[in-house]
Amino acid sequence: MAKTGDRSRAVPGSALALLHFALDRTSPVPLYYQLAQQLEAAIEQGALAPGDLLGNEIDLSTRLGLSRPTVRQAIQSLVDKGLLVRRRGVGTQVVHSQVKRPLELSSLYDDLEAAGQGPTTRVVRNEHVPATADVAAALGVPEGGDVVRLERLRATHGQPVAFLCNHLPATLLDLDTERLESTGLYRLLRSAGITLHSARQTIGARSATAEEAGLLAEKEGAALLTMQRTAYDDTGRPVEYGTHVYRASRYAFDFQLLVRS
Amino acid sequence: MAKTGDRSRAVPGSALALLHFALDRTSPVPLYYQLAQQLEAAIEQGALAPGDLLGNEIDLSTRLGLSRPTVRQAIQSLVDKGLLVRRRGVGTQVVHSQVKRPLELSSLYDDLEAAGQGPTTRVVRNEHVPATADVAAALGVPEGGDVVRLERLRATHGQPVAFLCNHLPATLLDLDTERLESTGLYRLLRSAGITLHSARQTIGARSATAEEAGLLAEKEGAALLTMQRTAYDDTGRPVEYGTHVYRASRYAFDFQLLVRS
DNA sequence: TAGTGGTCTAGACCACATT
DNA sequence: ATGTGGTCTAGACCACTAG
Repeated sequence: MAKTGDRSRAVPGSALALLHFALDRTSPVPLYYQLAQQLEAAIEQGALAPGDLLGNEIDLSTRLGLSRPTVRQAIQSLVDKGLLVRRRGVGTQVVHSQVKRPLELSSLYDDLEAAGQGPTTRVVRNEHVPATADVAAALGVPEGGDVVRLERLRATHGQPVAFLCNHLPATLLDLDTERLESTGLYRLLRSAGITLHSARQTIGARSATAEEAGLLAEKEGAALLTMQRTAYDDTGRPVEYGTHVYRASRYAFDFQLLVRS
Repeated sequence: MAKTGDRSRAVPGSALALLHFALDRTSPVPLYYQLAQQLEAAIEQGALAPGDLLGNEIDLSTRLGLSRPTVRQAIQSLVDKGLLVRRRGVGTQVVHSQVKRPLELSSLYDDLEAAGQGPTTRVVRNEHVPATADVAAALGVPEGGDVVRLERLRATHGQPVAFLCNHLPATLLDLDTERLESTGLYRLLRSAGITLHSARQTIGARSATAEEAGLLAEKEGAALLTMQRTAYDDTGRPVEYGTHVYRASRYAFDFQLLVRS
C-alpha cells in the first residue's frame, strides 16, 4: 500500500533494491550465471531472508541492464536448485527453509571423502578379469569380455568403514594402484576426462558373512549397508559398476531429493 | 560426406526428418512441452535410437514453425531428464544408454506403491502428541508443541515390509485413518493441496530389536534398513518427518541420480 | 484492475568442434 | 572454413493472483 510503510514487515520488492550486483560483460562467464551466483551468495549470507520477494523481473532486468530472458535464466537456475520459488501473480521469493544447502545431490563422489578427516584406502585387488554375467550386463560388454576388477578397503580414523568392489571396462583407462590409494575412483575418472552424468543405485542391507565380518572388524551377523551402482558418462555409456558394503555402525547415506514437476 | 551415402550408417540429422510432430497452438499446453513430450515418446518407442543426432536447432525450428528458443526449451527439458546430450560443434543426440528411464527420482512417493501388487496398510496410531526434541527440530515447531504422530505397518502379499512412523504439524491437515489405510500419506498430502518439493533423507541399517522383530516377522538381530526423512513443500516449510524401518530381506531403495553440472 | 510470472518470437553474435 | 550449440536482446501477448 503505502510506499513508506511499517518497517516491521518487509516492503515487498525492496529486499533486492539495496543489493548491488557486479556484472562483468568482458568475462567469459555467462551473465545469467554471474547473476545466479551473486543471488545465491546473497541468500546464503542472509542478505536475502527466507520469504523475501525479489521484485518483478522487468524492473530487475532494467536495473541490471540485462534483458528479461537473461534474468529469468538466472532465477530459473536457482529455482531448480530449490533456493527460490516463483508464483504467478505473486512474485519470486526466497524459499522458506532452514535447509539452505544441506547436501549436494552428490553421493556420486566418494561420500567418505567429505565425511570427516581424510579416509585411507587400501587396494586389495586391481586386475583384469573376464566379465561375469552380472558385470557384463551392467557394463554392456560381452560376457567373458575383459574388464578391470578393483577391490578396496576404506577406513577413517583407523577403523574400516567399507569394502568396495568395482568393475570398469578394460579399455577405459589405466588404474594406477598408487593413485587409487591417495584419491577416490571418481576423481581419477574425472581427471582422465570422463565426466559422470548419471547413476542407478540400489541400497539395501544384510547380515555380515564371516568373511565380511573379518574385513570390516564387525561380528558375524552384524547389520551391513549394501549399495550397487552403475554409473554412466555424459553420453550414457556405462563406465563403472560397483558393489559396496558399508559398516552400518559407522556409515549412512545422507542426501537431498528435489521433486521435479 | 556424400549426401546420398551408405545407409548402413545413419545419415546425421536424418533421424528426425522422417518424424511428424503435431503441435496444437490452440491447446493450453505450452508448445515447448508438447514438443518435449513427443520427442520423449519417439525416444522411448525407439523411433529415435541411442546415438541418433537430432539435427540442428535452426532447421528444426523452421521445420516445426517454432522459434529457436522454444525448440531449445523443449530440448533442454529432455537434457535435464538425461535423455539427450548436447555437444557444441557436434549436435544434440539421443543418450547412449540402456537405462532410458529406469526409475523416477521419486522415492518421495511411497515406493511400495509401485513395487508390485497393491500394498496394505494398517494404522497403528494416529493421534496428537507433544513434539519431542528431534521432531520439533525437524518440523520447526517449539518443543512440546502439538504434532500428529502416525504409526503404520505396511505389507505386501500378506507379509509385513515396513514400519512407518511419521510426524506432521498438527495444523497441516486432518488425517483420516480410513483413507490412510487405502492410500499413501503423500497422496493424501497432495490431494490436500500440499505439493512436496524436496526432502532430506538418511538411509542406514541396524539389527532388529525384539519389538521390531515381532512387528516385522523377523528374528531378533536381523538386518533392517532404516530411513529418516524430512519433507518440505514448495515454500520450503517442513511438512513431514518420518522414521521408517524396512525388512532388508524384502525391500531395497532403488533410484537414479543425475549429476548437475 | 493492476501486477506478476509463463510463454513465444525473430533476430544477433560468440565459442567451440569438426573438416 | 563451416556448422553446431551457448548466450543475449527487445520486444509481445497471455494466464493467473491479488486487492
